[in-house]
Amino acid sequence: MEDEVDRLVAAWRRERPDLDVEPLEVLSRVSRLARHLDRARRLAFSEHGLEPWEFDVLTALRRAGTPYQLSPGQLLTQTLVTSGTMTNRIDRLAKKGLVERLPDPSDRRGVLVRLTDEGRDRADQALAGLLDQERAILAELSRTQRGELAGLLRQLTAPFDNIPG
Amino acid sequence: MEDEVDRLVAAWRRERPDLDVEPLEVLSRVSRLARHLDRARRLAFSEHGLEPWEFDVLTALRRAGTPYQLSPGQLLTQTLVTSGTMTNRIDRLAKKGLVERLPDPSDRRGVLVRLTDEGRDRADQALAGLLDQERAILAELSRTQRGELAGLLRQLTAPFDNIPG
DNA sequence: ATCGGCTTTCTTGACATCGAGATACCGGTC
DNA sequence: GACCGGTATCTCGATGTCAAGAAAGCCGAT
Repeated sequence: MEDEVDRLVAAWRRERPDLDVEPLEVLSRVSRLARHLDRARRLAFSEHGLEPWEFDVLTALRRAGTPYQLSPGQLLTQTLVTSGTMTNRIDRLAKKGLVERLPDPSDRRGVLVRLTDEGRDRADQALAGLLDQERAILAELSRTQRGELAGLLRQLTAPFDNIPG
Repeated sequence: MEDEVDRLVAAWRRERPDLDVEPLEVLSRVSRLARHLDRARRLAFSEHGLEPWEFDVLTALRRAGTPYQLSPGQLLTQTLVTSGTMTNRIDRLAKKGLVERLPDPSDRRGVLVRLTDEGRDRADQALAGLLDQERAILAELSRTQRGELAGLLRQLTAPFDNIPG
């Protein structure tokens, strides 16, 4: 089955036969797939009354385990947004009662963001919904193929995640 | 080498051992890698005085071949943005003199967006720079692995690209 | 001919993001 | 015990995106 990137690559080979556009076969697919996933997620979450960005923050806290709290800085590295954005997100989530801000007892510059009970429930519900949707998307591949794909992607993401990026 | 998604999945298995979080091994990596790529591209393009969104539109027109023109609707399907966004992008590119708007001779509702000579040059320069950067990122993988990865990703993107999404 | 449904593009208002700078605080050094 | 580079968070203005709907024109069926 052909996809939009096949057409894109064919077009470049026709227009710029002097260039090696092989990298696009991988990385353009990554970008486009991510964009499709964003849209699909937005739909899935709207059934639970959450925006994708809300999900990202709430689940980061949920994963941290009891007492479900992290510093804004830790949330930054997990969600790949800037500090200004995170401040704004925490404000809005706090206003909705899904998280609360606490002073960090060991560092007076610092803040801890804690999930409320309602925030935790919402995160759990939305996660279950998301996993169902993602399983459906991945049904295109066999279990073995999914493992291979995960491994190959890990090789590309690891440098970004481990070197200060 | 471990990446952030390995840590994320391990955390979920600890916090929610009742859930099957295997889908995240693939799709969270896709989303996170796309985010890293966005940042890297922004840097690469800034050397050519272009924003990523400008690159997306200009190269779509460049790929179309002489006379380098497409309708806004065709640009939508290639760039995965909404129509309001595309109108805005065309406005700004036209103001910078990189594209121009022409009436579609065969459909009076329609418009054709055409690349100017300067727009074409800028697109060509930025593309070369992008490919260099992407080649460096993909050096983590062998030629064979890149082919496998492209093939697996195609299986996931094809349904989105071919069914009305 | 004309009606109604469908496309295509643009308009509008709300909103989330970024980047740079400001502020407060930490920890080690002299 | 005062300094100083580094760190953590927040503030602010500019900007890009989205969703929904408006306006204009196309086309097939009656």
